[in-house]
Amino acid sequence: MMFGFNNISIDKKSRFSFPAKYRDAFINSNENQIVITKDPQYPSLKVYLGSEWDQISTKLSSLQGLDPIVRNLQWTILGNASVCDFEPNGRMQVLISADLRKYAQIEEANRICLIGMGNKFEIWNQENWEQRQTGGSLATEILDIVLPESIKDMSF
Amino acid sequence: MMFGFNNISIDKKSRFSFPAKYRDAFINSNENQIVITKDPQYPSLKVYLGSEWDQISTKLSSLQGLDPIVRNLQWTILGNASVCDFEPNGRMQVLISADLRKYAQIEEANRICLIGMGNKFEIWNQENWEQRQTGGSLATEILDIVLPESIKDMSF
DNA sequence: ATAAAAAAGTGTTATAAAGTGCGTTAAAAG
DNA sequence: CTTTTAACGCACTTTATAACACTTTTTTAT
Repeated sequence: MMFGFNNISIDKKSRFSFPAKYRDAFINSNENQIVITKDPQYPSLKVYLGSEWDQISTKLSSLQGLDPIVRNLQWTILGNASVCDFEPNGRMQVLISADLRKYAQIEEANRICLIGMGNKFEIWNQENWEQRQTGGSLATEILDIVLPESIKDMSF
Repeated sequence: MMFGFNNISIDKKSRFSFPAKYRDAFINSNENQIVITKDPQYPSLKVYLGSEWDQISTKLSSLQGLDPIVRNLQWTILGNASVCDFEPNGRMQVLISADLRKYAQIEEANRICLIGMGNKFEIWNQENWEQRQTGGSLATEILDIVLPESIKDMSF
């Protein structure tokens, strides 16, 4: 399990490295792939371990796509996923694609916030993160809507 | 169970040591990890034993993150957790990260208050602690909100 | 369509900063 | 007075990041 806040750099080619403190967790969970995709609620990104992603994506893609909320989630989460292979023993370095950078508003930035949430990470533009944490509101509060039963028991 | 008030020092590298009186308790509970994270209500820190943390974090991360209140708690508690391994037989020394120090307003301080609350500890800036105890009010009263059912039965 | 140029992506190295370990001194407790 | 505990200081190790060189892909111009 991987927790905690990290303010880390992105290099000129839009790569970041996972902090070394997570290395053991990656090695133990035997992962050699991670998946980055859009967060459906806020201008930020979600980072899943390969195995976690397999579960979530399998579940999500099996849901009834005629429900507009479900379909939106499918578009957002599945349709923007970027699969990167990385070596837990190496530099644990990952590239963030241009689309995802744009979505999370980290195009120009040379620093991002990488937040360990246990089984996944979030990536935020620093200003957005700080505003969120100090209670200020960002533009997008997409999902203050009634969730369909099918996804009530899922956590992304 | 670990109780009581301690005023202890932080060294230049931001480390503190647990008072020796807690050594037996740590040894008996067989812990080799502790977790420090933000308190969601006040500018202070919570310190959990590894086993305690496993329970709390597992429960909290399983909750529906599309609920904004839940997600806020997940951010605060999971997203700021710093996992430290320590040896109950050794110096029982732990590093407090820069972010957490800032949050608890103990950046400059070379002393902190470590308060044993049974199964967890709290860490406070001394002035804040004294004000709290003498009934004065601090700036941040974050959580006077209606809690979702899912977290009503949790205690952090 | 092809070649040249630009952009994007990959990998390596060097260096400053952050973190760790441990011995010594100072203070407190028995 | 002896023993234990807390605090300090220093040396060593690890980590993060910027700089650089090189490869691949995409774009542009002829």
